Amino acid sequence: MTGNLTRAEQKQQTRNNIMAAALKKMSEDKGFSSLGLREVTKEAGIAPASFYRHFSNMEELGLALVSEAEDALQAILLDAKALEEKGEDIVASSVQVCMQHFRDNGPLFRVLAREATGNSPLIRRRIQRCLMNLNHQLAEIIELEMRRRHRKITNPLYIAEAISTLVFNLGIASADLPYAKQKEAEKRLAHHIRIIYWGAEAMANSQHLSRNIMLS
Amino acid sequence: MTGNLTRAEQKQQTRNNIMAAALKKMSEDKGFSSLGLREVTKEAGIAPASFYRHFSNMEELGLALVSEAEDALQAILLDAKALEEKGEDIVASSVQVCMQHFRDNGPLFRVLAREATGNSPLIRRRIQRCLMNLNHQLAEIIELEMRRRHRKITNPLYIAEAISTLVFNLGIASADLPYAKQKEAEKRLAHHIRIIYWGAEAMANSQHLSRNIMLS
DNA sequence: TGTACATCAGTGAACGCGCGTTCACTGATGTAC
DNA sequence: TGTACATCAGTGAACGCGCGTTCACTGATGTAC
Repeated sequence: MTGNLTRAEQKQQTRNNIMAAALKKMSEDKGFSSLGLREVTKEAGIAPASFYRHFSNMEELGLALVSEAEDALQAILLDAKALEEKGEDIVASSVQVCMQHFRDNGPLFRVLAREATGNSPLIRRRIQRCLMNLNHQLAEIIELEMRRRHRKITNPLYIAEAISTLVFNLGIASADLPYAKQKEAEKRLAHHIRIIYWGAEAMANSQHLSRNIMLS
Repeated sequence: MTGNLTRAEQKQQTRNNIMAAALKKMSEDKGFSSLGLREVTKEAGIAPASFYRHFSNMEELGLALVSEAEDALQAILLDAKALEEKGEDIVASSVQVCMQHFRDNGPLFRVLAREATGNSPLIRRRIQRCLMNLNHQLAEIIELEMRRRHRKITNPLYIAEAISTLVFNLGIASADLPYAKQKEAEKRLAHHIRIIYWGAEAMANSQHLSRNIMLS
């Protein structure tokens, strides 16, 4: 072994370099599908042929990037859950935390957003599954929160879908805008979410009401 | 001139063929950025060199496609406006009309959705501008509708943004799913929109209320 | 109407280029004894 | 610890291929008289 790293560790590092290089290139000239193998290996500082020691083709690299993005999404959800347990204006702080994650992992989330409608069916399906899974987790959090506050809302999964779609699309789109625009987008997002909560509650109450009328 | 067409008309037809070929290819293997000039001309049944009689490069073709998609979006808005004037469960029928348009022009709208986060900054900005413009128009429709029903809502532009983001992303994503899934997506979309309306109204009333309390 | 000329959409061959992939190799790292 | 051998991440040269673009051309369409 070397003074510092075992062979396995060195290999892992090169793999990380490749993924980082892909993300960097994508931040520059946008779009995984128009990213070349030679382009990535050049950025990573290795020979084109070396790529095959880590991935058998570009699509596999894409899947690895999506996988990393999934972990980052889970991290956001954990942060949001922690906030939920602490109480205290959950909407505004959740949006803030979320945008912070988008900023920190800008390139990664942009991959996710772009490839959700991208070239590879394999990658597309993987992302869709991941987002659906996220919706279910979010729905659970929302339901718990509502119970804690003794409030009723309609179908939490629908609410989760609406919220995550808005946060995901508007949030990521604004993640590379200047700071002032980002703050403005944060404000709009929080507003959207509040409206959805209000609406879900109002609708639940009205259903409750009309059911009572029908029963009486 | 020929028996049928003038030279200008023939040229226009070839141009249409090129655009149709690009759309067809994109429906097959997805993604404008990974679409080649030779691929398009082959599909259109012309020589590669002929492409340059119509567009100076692929990006210009992309802009032409976006332009066509913008017209299609305007057509949706006109239909929705007509519904608004007729009254009668506007949400469900608007969503239905919208999904019908998405289905009819599937490939076109997929270009719009994909290139909104795509490779060419020129195309991206063009789409963003178009969607923002659409939001303003939608906000105006919403405001008129609310006045007509003597209801108050908060910032109509925010409402429009939330609605159009949801319809655009969820709608287009489901446009190439099997029929049953599409109908299910329609139902969910209508639900989302109704919740947003309820929420916007509830919030407006609460603001009105708290303002009154403050004044008294 | 007929003739001579202009226009220009579409062509086919050729170009240089960078792509993804293969292969036999090198040499540091790791292992067995 | 030292020696002989195995592993395998990374290399550099070569390959065939399809790309975008250029160019001089063709011949039907359009125009002037």
